[in-house]
Amino acid sequence: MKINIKDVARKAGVSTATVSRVLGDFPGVRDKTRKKVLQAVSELNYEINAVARNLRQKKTNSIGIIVGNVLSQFYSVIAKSVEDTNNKFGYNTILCNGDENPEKELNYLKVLKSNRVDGIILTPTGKNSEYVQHLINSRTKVVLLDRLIEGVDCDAVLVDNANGAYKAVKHLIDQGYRRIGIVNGYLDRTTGAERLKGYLHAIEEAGITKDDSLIKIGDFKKESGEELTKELLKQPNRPEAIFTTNIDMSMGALIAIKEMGLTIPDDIGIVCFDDSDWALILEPPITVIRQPVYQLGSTAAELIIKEIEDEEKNLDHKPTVVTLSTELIIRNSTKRQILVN
Amino acid sequence: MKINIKDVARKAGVSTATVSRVLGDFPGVRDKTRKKVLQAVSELNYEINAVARNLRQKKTNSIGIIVGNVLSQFYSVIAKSVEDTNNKFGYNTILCNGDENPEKELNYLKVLKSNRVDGIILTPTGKNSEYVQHLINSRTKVVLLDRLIEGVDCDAVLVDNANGAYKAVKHLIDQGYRRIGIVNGYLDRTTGAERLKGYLHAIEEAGITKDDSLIKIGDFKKESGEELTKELLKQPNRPEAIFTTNIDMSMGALIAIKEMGLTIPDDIGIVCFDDSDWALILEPPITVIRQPVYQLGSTAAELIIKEIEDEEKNLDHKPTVVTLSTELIIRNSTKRQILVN
DNA sequence: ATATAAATCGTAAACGTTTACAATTAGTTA
DNA sequence: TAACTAATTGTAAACGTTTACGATTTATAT
Repeated sequence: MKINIKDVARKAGVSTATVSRVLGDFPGVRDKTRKKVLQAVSELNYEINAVARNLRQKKTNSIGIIVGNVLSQFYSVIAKSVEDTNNKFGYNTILCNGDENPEKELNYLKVLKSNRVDGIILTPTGKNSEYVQHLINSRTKVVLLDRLIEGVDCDAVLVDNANGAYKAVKHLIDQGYRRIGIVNGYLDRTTGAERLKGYLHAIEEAGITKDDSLIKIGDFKKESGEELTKELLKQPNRPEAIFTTNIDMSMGALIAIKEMGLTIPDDIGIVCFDDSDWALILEPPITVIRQPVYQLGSTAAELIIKEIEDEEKNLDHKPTVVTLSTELIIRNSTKRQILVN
Repeated sequence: MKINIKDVARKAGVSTATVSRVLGDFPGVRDKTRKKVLQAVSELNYEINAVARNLRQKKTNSIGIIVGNVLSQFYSVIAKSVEDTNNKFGYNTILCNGDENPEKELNYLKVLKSNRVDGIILTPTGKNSEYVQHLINSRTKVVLLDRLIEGVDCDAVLVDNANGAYKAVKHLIDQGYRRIGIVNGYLDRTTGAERLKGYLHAIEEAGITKDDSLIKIGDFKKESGEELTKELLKQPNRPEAIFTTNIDMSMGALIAIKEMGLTIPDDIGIVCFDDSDWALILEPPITVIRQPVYQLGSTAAELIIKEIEDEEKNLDHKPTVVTLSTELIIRNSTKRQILVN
């Protein structure tokens, strides 16, 4: 029924080895025989079985990526850029949705390992450090994306989170806002921790005393952004401005502000981590810290492909950490009309 | 170096067949030996090689999905729901970004086939009907998502595009708008064609004469939405309202409207195909046709898994087409203040 | 034409599982 | 205990490639 390399070999009057050589573009086969083989391939409509090839070659030409939440715009850009880059270098992409859930993440790590992907790009929850270490020990290529894992030494692509957050909050302060709230995500992700650090740095530097009631910690998702913003804004001495630390929480915050009937930037100023199209068409447009999201993904992909190909060439590869910088984009959501002295 | 089933068998003092039986949860192995095997597995940190298993079993437990544009919110929800559903039934997901590009699509179809995925979910460009037919003939399971391919008879999950578009435009007419523009995507995708059909149906029914200068055709992407909307709104006798036919073009249109300094809904009414979070927080909020996007993906995944498992049970499967319905959600972007008589 | 080197090709083992079938062991009955 | 059945286990082939190695053919030099 299904035709394989033997059928092709028979039809072309050569051995399977020769067919394989033609298919794999190996040298050392005469032009005439190459033509015969290709002829047979096309006549039989032969399509190579990549599974068998993968088994024999101990290489799958595919790269797995586990993202935090595929619904988030941030991660869909990541997915796109990783996929673009992999594609460019001839690798397939297996996308997994870790859902910010350590168990799902662990499961996917095992599945990817079992499927012998050539490398794994991971935005870690941080809870599976043992297994990630095990992966690295067993020579699976790993690149961490967006976050680090404590105690695990491997390639990573990050963003200067602390500095980005600092710039955001500093900007608010420069605009005259004093009581500034933060709507943040998990502190056990380095992103959450670093962004909080940047926030604290900025307010301390300005001589503003830290107020714990202005610091809200959620899970980086929209619903939690909405809820925490409401908590923040319903308290008696509510903040004059807020800093939201990722795109999904930002959306939640904006929903909350709208529902409560507050106006930006006079009732409440806002600056968001992550830029987006809608930040631009809102009235007023939203001031943001823009991350180089696409570049984050493409760099991760390039890094892992480098790791893979270094290994093939028996070069040794020392873990490199790339940190990309962020950009403050000032729009009107932080442009207070009535300045406080 | 790398341990395999033989190592486990040796350690446990049984044959590889027995180990395989334990790993695959097959019946007919005594509890005592099962324990011995599991013990060896855990002591050796053995992880099965799925590639070898896939080769032998002629089954990969993975499903490929090729989407039109992974950057679009629409497709990222699709990706999420397909992945959720596959996961629930024990299948892996291989996500490919066809990019609305027939060549990339064809390439991915071949890669997926070569990798012997158990099934393929495809949002087709429509240009590769021959190869899709070839896939079906060679017993690859295929489910079309969002769009059909002419002349190809297979499972599909769709939305009532014509009716949705009709409802959108009818609503505009009911609100008193008469000159209504449409910013549409490819007409050779059934989505584009059907949405145009719904538009035409509504205006004809209302006795409005069709005006070709109000009908703009692009590529379903943001940039083209922006450009076409500008064309539409810059012409002398510009439309009073527009209907944009997918989420990305809608975003483009809103950018254009904002840039031109027009106000919604008085200068220009707008209704968009696809709902989103930002449609709700804009001022005014945007009237939309909501598609059951998550359900679209999950239904497709269920369908393909059914196909796969029907085949395993030697049941024969006749192609089914599921059509889901849309919902008109009225907000203020179509609420004209000054009614026309 | 012969000897030698280089290019091309074929044979068969290997990749790590699963599974048909045979062999063994355990359990049951007379 | 013997004979038979059922349950459990083992042996070896198979899945479809690639690749080390050896065999053959071709090209080159003498």
